Amino acid sequence: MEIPSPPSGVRFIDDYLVYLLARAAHQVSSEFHEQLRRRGISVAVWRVLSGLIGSEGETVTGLAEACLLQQPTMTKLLDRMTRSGLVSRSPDQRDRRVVRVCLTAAGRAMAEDLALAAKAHEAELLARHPPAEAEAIKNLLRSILARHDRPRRG
Amino acid sequence: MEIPSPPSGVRFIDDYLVYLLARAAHQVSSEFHEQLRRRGISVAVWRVLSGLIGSEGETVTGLAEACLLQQPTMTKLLDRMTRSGLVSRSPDQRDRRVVRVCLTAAGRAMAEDLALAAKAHEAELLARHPPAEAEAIKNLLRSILARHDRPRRG
DNA sequence: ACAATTCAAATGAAAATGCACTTATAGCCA
DNA sequence: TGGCTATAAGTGCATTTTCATTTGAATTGT
Repeated sequence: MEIPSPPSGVRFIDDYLVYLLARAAHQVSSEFHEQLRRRGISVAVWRVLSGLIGSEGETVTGLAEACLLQQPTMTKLLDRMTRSGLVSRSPDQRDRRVVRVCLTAAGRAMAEDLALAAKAHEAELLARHPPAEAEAIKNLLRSILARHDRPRRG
Repeated sequence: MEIPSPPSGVRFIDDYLVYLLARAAHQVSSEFHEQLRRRGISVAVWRVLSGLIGSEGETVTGLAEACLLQQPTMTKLLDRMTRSGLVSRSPDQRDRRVVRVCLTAAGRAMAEDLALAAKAHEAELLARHPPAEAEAIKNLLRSILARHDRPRRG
């Protein structure tokens, strides 16, 4: 049976910027996240892997920030990823409070493999837009990020 | 002590559309989510409340989709929100598989109160951009949403 | 009318997350 | 130097989410 939508015109959320952004992010990533799910890799693990590509060693807090997770969540995620051999932790030379997180060889292999798939997916996404718009999208997002980059730990 | 960033130029993630969108969504919503946290309201609860504004009754699956949650997550969230008196469930007249979810009076009061705060926050956000860009943002997001609206349950 | 299929919602056990707090180290400055 | 504050990471428990499955109802095809 057809389930009718409510009679009202526009829902609150359909004209609400924060929601439009969240929805766009969710929708745009859903196809790639589906690929991850098929491979048995969680979004959080993929974010850590991708955040470590090309890095000599990130801090736990820095990774948490980059991956949009809280620090204790990251600590526990890194515990699991260490157990499964994707990353390694080592003490920072200069500051003994700091832990440096790196990809292992296996982690790098997985990260680079997934990054290829991610870039291929991105190309597909952008191909669905007229070239001028595709160009504009990333620039606009970078503008948003720059303008709303709020002071650390508000 | 200053923690130096890695020597490399641009991180993979900083030129990856899906990440830019996720980060923008996260960053833009963080201030409002902070307001929610102060009031002891979770993001998920706010999403359900805002999704029900002006509605005669949404389905559980429809709400889950609108709130970017999975259906079992929504069922349990609605259990809690029902217990705390924010929403009510009632059987659909035409299709007995379907449950219609509505705001209670208390839920509507909270939803409308928060929606005011959300719109005020949105106005602040948009004020940080030049008017032409502010105008462009929502349109671009709607364009993205329209182009990547994928077939239900792929 | 009836089996087979599809669909909506709920359930249960396992895993992940959030929050407040602890521990250890570093920076500051009198 | 000694003590105060700030910062990085880890911990424990309660809460929430996920995944796979179940239940009940509607639709489809014969």
